[in-house]
Amino acid sequence: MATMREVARRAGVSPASVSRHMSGGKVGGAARIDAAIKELNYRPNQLARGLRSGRHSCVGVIVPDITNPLFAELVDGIESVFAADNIRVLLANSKEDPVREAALVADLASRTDGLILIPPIETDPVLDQRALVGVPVVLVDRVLNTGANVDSVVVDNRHGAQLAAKHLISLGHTEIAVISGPLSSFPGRERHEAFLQTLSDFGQPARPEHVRLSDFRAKGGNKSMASLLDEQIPPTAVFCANNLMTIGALRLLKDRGVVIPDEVSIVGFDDLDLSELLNPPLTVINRATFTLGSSAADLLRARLATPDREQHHLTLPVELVVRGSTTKPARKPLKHPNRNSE
Amino acid sequence: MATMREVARRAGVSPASVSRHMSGGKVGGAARIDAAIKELNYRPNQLARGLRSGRHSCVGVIVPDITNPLFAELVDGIESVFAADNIRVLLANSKEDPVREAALVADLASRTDGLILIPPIETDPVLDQRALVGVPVVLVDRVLNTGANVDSVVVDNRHGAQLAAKHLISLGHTEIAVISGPLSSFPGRERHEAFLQTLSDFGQPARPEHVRLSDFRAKGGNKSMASLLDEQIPPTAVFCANNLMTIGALRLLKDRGVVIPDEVSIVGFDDLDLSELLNPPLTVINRATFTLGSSAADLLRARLATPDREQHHLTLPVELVVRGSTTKPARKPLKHPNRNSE
DNA sequence: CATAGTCGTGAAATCGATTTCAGAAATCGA
DNA sequence: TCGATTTCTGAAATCGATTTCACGACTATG
Repeated sequence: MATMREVARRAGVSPASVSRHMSGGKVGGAARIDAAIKELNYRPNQLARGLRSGRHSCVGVIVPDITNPLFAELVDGIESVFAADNIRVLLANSKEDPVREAALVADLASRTDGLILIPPIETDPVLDQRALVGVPVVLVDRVLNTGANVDSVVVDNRHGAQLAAKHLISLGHTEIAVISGPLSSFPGRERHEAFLQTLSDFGQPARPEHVRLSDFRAKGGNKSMASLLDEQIPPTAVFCANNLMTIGALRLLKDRGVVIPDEVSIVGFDDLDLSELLNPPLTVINRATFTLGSSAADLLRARLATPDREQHHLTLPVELVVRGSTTKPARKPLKHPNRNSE
Repeated sequence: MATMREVARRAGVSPASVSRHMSGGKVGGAARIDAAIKELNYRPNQLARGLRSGRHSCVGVIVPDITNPLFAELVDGIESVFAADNIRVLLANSKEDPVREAALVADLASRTDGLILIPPIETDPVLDQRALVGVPVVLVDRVLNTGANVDSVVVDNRHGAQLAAKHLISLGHTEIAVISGPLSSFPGRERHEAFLQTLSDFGQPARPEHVRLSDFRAKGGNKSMASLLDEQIPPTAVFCANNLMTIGALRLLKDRGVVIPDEVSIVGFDDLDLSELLNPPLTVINRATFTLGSSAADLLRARLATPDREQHHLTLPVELVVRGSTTKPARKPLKHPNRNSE
């Protein structure tokens, strides 16, 4: 690869002039420099440029699993924002492993100008010293109050869970179950608490045997749904707290030949890729995932421009999208001895 | 951020010793150096390291659209391979625009040690001088004979199309349609030609009005399927040459209330994310997408190790996955005047 | 016409880690 | 014990672009 020195020699100027010309300054032999650049097919070495200027022109993005369409769209949103600035995205995959994630954070911190992190489901609190890494960090789906230069973007998990609960109640369901994610995760906890709280608020606290704490994975959703169906009083409606568990649950229902929504209504959190092609199409709590990514990118961009700006924590709205997987319960509500509502 | 110089001073040795220690050499004050590194939270500056060593420890990956699950899985395969070497992936999105892709190639070429490219659908042949970029390139889904250091990985498109055609013929279909991608793209051309060829080989050349040249996008698949249904003799089976067009076609069929496979059988090329949850589950030509990515990564890795090795061109197998979207035709085959087969 | 101010220029310092080089110290064999 | 080899060490050169600095040339103004 040609270096700037060679370009300079060929154009009969100093390397400094070439540098100046390339960054928009006025220079005498501009035409000759351009010619030399073209002839030598010169491309500035980004390593050298970055070393001197102290900027990598790269941001790191760590996702738990890029094959999850949710994270793919998120990355798309992030990439779109930075593409405009000619800042590239370094993508890494934590594979849901907090230890691996910590190693990646350390590594990317010395290769990038800032990080956007989607923490794995099981986040090790000991590792939560991301503030120490020395580069700006934006967290998605998780807030962290410590650390001066850690911003965050989350969605309104509580409101989403509330919408789901209200929707099922308003349809007349009384046997409502929930498949929650791990309470150690921020979205898991928020959705779980808000859903149960809303049921209680409407005088229909969930039966303990209708509450499943699972793992935000398809297999977990599958098992949880199986065990719910096997309950003495199976639920007439189920809220699945994330997309993967919804998929798992749907698989089980299909395998067992359970008809949705006639036998059981389903509300998912986060839309599925082909949601509308499913039979029936799925009722979900939806969020603007692309916007979630672009918002995170905007926060990071702003902090790169103003490193000592104050911490920002964004909460994006969610909405209920009613499709075909929810309807009125077929069974009549049972009067159950240990239910004292109504 | 602490520099190596500071670590050296604190440990009472020279920077050279710190460098040697960190790359596994034997050094006197090893313990003191380790202590200093920990105390200062020292992380080597990758820009400086790369500048000196001439290696970026980064590879660039350009995909047309990361939200396409196919490409997400591909990226996953690539990332997995390089993660083992502590080489990171710089991800960029061409958004199906050849001009944008060319700009990205030029940019990434000076930030990475090598590129893996998934060319956009409409590839501008003028831009096909990727060999000039000066870094090793691996092409996915496309071969390029020029250029010394350009390897490639493709899947057996012709065999896949052949499998699809044979499957439909063996079910007894005689009115078989195809929705192909643009012939300017490599997979579009291969699948199109092989599908039609196979129909001919079995004495059932496709009616001209049953052949659609579309764009590999959902909208195109949608329109093509609409116009096929509107034909005087609608097909009893349709082969959709990629995942997005299949989605578009399925949407249309759902909108029009056409029952699959009773009224029309569908074979897709490339599996959909929730294929098995659809009703009916989709019959597809499937490929090992993760392997496609990891193979591309392996090729690049090998070339990075041996820059002047000979060009390699891999072709990966595909398989027919029969699910519920194909069955025998309901209608009897029409004897049609301009059909001379049988 | 003289002086202040602007502008363009190239030499050289700089960013931070690696690596070469030459010298010092330690180890070895005879 | 001495010379020869190996091992360790730090000073300095290096990677390639940017930026500071000082200087000369030019323009503008009174």
